[in-house]
Amino acid sequence: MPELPEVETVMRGMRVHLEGHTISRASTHHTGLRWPFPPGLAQALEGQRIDGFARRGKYILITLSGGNVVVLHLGMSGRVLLSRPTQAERAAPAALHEHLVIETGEGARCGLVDPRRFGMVDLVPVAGVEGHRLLAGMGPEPLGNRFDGPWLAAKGRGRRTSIKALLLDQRVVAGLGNIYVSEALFRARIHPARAAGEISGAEYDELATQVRAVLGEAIAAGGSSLRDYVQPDGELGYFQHAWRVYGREGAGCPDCPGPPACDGVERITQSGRSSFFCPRQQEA
DNA sequence: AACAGGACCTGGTGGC
DNA sequence: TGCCACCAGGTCCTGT
Repeated sequence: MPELPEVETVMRGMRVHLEGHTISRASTHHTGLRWPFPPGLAQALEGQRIDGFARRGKYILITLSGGNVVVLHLGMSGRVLLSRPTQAERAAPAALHEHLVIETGEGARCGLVDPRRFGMVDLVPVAGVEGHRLLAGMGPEPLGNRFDGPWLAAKGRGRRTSIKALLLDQRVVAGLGNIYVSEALFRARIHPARAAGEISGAEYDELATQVRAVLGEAIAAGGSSLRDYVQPDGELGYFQHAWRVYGREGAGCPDCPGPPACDGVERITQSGRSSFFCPRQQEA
């Protein structure tokens, strides 16, 4: 599911719903996700006040009063369900694939649903978060000051890998995934299969601009809903309606006049993953 | 070192 | 209707 805009939307929803609350009950309903849950996770959460929320790339960071931070990744299929259950609802069992549930003394409930279990949950001391093995090598935030065309150009210099693969590399820039890479490359008019080392400085400048633009628009729209992704409050994100190429193989390119000048959006597979592009706007 | 591919999981969809 | 192959928002790890 979730790339940066969806993770940001989920994190904001959790903040509104849970910030300042104290966890009264926590339970796990599986041994773990991608990796086993930290030993004693539920007990470690109980009694903690939830002091703050942040996002780093596709990770959600939840600061607890006792000095620990919950590190949460939603993988491919992770969802967060937020509610204020009645007494009767509290007695209900966890939903299918709801692997972690917390309740607060203030009456809120938060369930982590992840059918495919590609996500992860860790609990680390706040001092160790930056050095966390999964976070330490992560590149700059695409909406932050450290990310720009020259940064991308430096990362792409001499590389023969595709620009698509470069943008998916979380060490280069944090938070992009398969959808927004296709969208950003379309907007910047760069073919996804071009070698990263062959992209010009001007093109990298435009690419960085378009990465920021598409992510900003998607966050404003509450992310993209597809399959079962919804915002934590149950609302649908609606950026999927703004996709110009992703998932639109065979459809008309939004910036082309149509046949015979352009046959529309094409799909190719790059290292096992689909890329969508317009062959007329994005030359190989 | 850089790169491609497999691996980890479940569920939905479309074809036969 | 049933079965099966294929596809899916991620990313770590291994082998070349």
